[in-house]
Amino acid sequence: MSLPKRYLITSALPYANGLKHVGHLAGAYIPADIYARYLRAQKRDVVFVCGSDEHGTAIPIQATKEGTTPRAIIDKYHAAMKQDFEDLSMSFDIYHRTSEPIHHETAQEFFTYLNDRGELEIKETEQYFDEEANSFLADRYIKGTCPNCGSDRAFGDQCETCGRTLSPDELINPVSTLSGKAPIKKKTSHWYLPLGKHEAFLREWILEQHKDDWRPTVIGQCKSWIEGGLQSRAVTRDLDWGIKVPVAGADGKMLYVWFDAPIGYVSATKQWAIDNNKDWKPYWYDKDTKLVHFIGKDNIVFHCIIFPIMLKLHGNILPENVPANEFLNLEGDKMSTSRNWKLDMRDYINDFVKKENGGGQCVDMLRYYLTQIAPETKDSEFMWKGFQDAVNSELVSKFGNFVNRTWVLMHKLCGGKVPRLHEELLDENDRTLFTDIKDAKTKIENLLEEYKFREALFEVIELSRKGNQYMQKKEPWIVAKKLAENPESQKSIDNTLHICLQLTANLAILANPFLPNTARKMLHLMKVVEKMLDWDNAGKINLLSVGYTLREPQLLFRQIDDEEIKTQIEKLKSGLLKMEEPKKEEVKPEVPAKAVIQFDDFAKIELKTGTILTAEKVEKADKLLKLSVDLGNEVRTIVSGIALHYQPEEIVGRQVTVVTNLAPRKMRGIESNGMIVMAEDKAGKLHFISPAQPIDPGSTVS
RNA sequence: CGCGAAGUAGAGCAGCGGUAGCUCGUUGGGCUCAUAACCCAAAGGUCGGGAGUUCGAUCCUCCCCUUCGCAACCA
Repeated sequence: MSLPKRYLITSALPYANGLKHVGHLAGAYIPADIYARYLRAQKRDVVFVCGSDEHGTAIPIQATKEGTTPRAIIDKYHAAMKQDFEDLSMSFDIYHRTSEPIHHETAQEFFTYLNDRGELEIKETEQYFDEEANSFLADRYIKGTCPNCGSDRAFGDQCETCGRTLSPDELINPVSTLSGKAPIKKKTSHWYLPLGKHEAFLREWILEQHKDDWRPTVIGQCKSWIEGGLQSRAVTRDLDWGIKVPVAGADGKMLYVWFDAPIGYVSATKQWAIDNNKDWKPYWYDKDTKLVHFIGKDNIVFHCIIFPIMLKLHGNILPENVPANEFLNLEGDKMSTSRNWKLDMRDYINDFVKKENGGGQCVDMLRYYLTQIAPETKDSEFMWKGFQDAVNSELVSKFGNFVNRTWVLMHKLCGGKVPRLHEELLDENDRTLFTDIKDAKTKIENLLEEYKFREALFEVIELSRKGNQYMQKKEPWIVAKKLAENPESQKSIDNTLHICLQLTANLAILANPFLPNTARKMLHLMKVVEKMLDWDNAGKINLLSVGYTLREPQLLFRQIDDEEIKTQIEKLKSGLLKMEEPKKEEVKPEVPAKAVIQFDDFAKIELKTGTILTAEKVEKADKLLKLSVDLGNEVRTIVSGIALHYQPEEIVGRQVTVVTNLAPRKMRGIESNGMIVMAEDKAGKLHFISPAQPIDPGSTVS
């Protein structure tokens, strides 16, 4: 197998609308960084690119939310993310951004190239348009009544109440959430990328050529996507934030963000080449380049299907592999920005990294744990206790402790210098360790080439464990006690420590891709230069010269104590609580109040008080409770969607307000005669509207 | 209900047709250079349940149960 001439590594472009959390870090950034560092240590030609993704509708939305401009948003988050990545030792060769002119030009050239060659098709469709806001409406911006269940809170893409997938056309009485007015239909035409034309290519390329070397989850997703039928995909949109469609008369049309974002890898490479006086073209055109995309599982379709089609049409090389990771959960629950259940990179940096002098060891602790639990084959779990255990018992007690005891003994028994190796005295244990070192190198190499970072890191720790075992067998501290009677045994001590020192040098090289700060700290201890970390040096047992004076012992890592873990867990939980409190900025309702009605309209509604007599869960429905309600002169059956908020037994006897003249409606096969009036708080919790004092059932409310 | 994912020792995970494994944790003993490690020993699993295919199933098939996710953001 001949090696590629050069490597191009990409990490998913983070979206510039907020801070990123450790899930992102574990999914797309740390693995890529390990891989890039490993290749660099091998002296391969490698470029590692990333950057902020700064287009798309979510940017203006975030700007509105923060009361500022899109430009301010992307500047703010681009700077923040760039800083966070730096603080966590990500070694991008360039961290670019898609708002740069060079990216706009690159993306437009891409579009023009495809369009000129007839690879895009134009379709005219009718879309909802908000005249007052003067803009076309994305599905999500349209609200209306669901044709399926009758809920008036359905969105243009899906109904929240019954879960059915909708298209905006199906909505009854659609309303724009921008202005609150009814939108009109307006014709618009857009460019589409016909994916279906490339089905044969995809089948051959993914399902045949890569069926064995891509991860099963990646292949699986591609397969279901291909077999589900490849639809044409709109390349452009009616928007005012993005990259202009480079066609005369296409005013107000922008490239769809999914189209321009991956091209960001190309423009980042171009910018890197300019900055470093290199030629970018071979990285994207030469077949001898190995392109690897590191992403999370939500991005598989773009990087395995859509972008490769674009690349192929544009004459570029295709990715060699797309080692997508699954998701990382946090303390038993899915990470979520909106629920504030997450650990932002920034929070870890502030709480751990910045508090330390230099902070390198805390960066490596996080890198260690995230690699050790990387969701390579399925979703995995970030537990603070797990973080503590991993750091304390593996990094500190195995790896750190081995280096430390080596250093302490070397100073005590060998005068702080690298002792001589007496080859004639080498025994079985020594030779086994030499083999172990060489084997570890090979194993780690192979695992890294297969993108199995978790296992590769395990092998590094495993080697330090072997070191501990070796030292235990040789017991130089015991030998030292008998030196007086047997001066010759200094040679045995020398051998042991010499080998332990060489092993430490090897550990530095092997750990370097994973724990770059630790590797450098070890260089400092050994008083050697960066060059020693060249991967070729791994497996060698003559890295440190005899007689060389080494530095005083210094701990590589500190332990994580229980208090820190407790603090973090409490912080996480209190963040969740804070979300449940009402927010000030939400005083202004997102959707304008309903239209003014006359008293007569109100009078049409009959409201009465009622008392809940019985309540039971409706079978096969998560949210529904079947209630019988005493309305004074009658008892009615009412089905109410409150099961997620109240247990049946706790509401029996409650006085509630009931709409009594609502048309009967069947829900899950049970006829509901009326509706319980509920108030919904900011957290989405429903509350009964009850009389302040107990009152006769059936009393009129007005 | 529907769609998707998952259920293997106390925890986190591998394995995936042929005597159940790793890391951490727990218990007892030994050792001491070290932020202690290492060694020895032990406890702990009817591999979610049931049926089927097979000479043989944790692994394949079917049924069931349970858990998680299924507005948006998002690796």
